[in-house]
Amino acid sequence: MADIKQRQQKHKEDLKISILEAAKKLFVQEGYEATSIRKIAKEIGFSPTTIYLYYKDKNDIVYALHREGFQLLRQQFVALESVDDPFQRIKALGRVYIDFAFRNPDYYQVMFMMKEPMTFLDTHCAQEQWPEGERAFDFLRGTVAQCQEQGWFKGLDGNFVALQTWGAVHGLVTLYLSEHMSKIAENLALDLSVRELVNKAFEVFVAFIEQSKK
Amino acid sequence: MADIKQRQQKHKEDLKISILEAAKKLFVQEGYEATSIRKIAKEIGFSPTTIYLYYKDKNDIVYALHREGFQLLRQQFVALESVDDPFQRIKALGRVYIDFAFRNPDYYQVMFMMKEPMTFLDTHCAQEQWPEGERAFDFLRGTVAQCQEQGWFKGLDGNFVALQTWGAVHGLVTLYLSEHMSKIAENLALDLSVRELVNKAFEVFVAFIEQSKK
DNA sequence: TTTGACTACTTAACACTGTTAAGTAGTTTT
DNA sequence: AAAACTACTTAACAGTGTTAAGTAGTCAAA
Repeated sequence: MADIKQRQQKHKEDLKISILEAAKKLFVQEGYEATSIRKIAKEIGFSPTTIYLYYKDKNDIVYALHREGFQLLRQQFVALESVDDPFQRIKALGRVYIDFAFRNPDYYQVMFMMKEPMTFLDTHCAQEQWPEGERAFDFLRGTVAQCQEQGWFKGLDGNFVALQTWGAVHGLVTLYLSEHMSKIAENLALDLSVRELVNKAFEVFVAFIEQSKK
Repeated sequence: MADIKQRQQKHKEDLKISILEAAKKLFVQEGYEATSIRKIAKEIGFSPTTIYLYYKDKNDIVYALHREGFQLLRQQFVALESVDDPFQRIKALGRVYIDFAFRNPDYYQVMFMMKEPMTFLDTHCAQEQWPEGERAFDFLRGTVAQCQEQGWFKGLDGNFVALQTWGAVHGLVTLYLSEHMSKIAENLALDLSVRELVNKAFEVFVAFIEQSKK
């Protein structure tokens, strides 16, 4: 009796997951704009309205993908925990972050470029939190703090160093994702790919922070 | 004869302008997502299809607003030409840029966060150019070059310094506009407004570049 | 065993969206 | 007067997110 109910519960969970997987597939294949509730429904062989039995609305699905993206990003970050030198780690963190954005542009869009998942958080989740983002940002903040213990970022507030660091890589990445970087690439006429352009700009940032010890 | 034709031409131009003004109004009042062709048409008292006699499609209108935004930004920039010291100018440039984004979030979105006007440029304009953006970027590049003549940014490629500088402010601004900054503000619990947060982070960037002379 | 409730899902519809094809007055040219 | 052109409209297509109402099938109590 309880078994059957549990199995049903499991089936229900299964469908919730397969909705998300269909959404993810369409999302990565055809981008966010082209992914509609009706297409997701067709993908899993159910009617569009069934989606609403498992997710409150489209933003709910987007937020679920947002969380999945952060799980993926965190997987990239764990490898960095083995980097002992915090200054090496902060540089690697930037490289990994940029790499993540280039490899997963769709996830990046949902995670860092869309308002919707953030406002969904505001209206439907308790006490106005953003656990995924805070965790990632705390990792950056912690690394900055460790750098400061070793004499880097002298005379600067670690919180704002972290914020500026995030902003620096985020800025480069979003300029690329919004197609602005390619136009600048043409203008510069340096015969470099956009990826190389981002790398070079990031190297400038690294050069900046490397001077913060002396 | 030619007069009448000219007047008609003028009326036609007038309507094209008033379409854009209606679009701008709705856009600033209710945001990009909420601005539809039908609403623009209602605003000017014409049928929706009339819009298509003056603009190719919605992206055409968005690109027109994109250009208007750059005109507005350039107006902010001209005041900076009186700043003689290039290093003071580059710092002021950052402040003005951030200020522009906070005062005109909707224009900023069209100018720097949307793919559509860029791809419109690609498909409908000749020789893949982006005159507005290039002009603004060249102003930044020129200022960086002048800084280098005075010994700043030693050992760095001016093109990538400019790109990194742009990325740094753009990153902070977009984190704010996508509602991510406010979540971080809560996390930091510093009792600062998002605007102050962005300023503090920008000050860190300024501190970084100030060390590039020695 | 039959009734009633509950579950999981669907159909139909609402109010939108961008966009196009076809049609219609009114003016101008031939 | 007839043909052509201009400026605009109506109607429609194909799509969007979302909701209200309805329908089979399963289960529990009468």
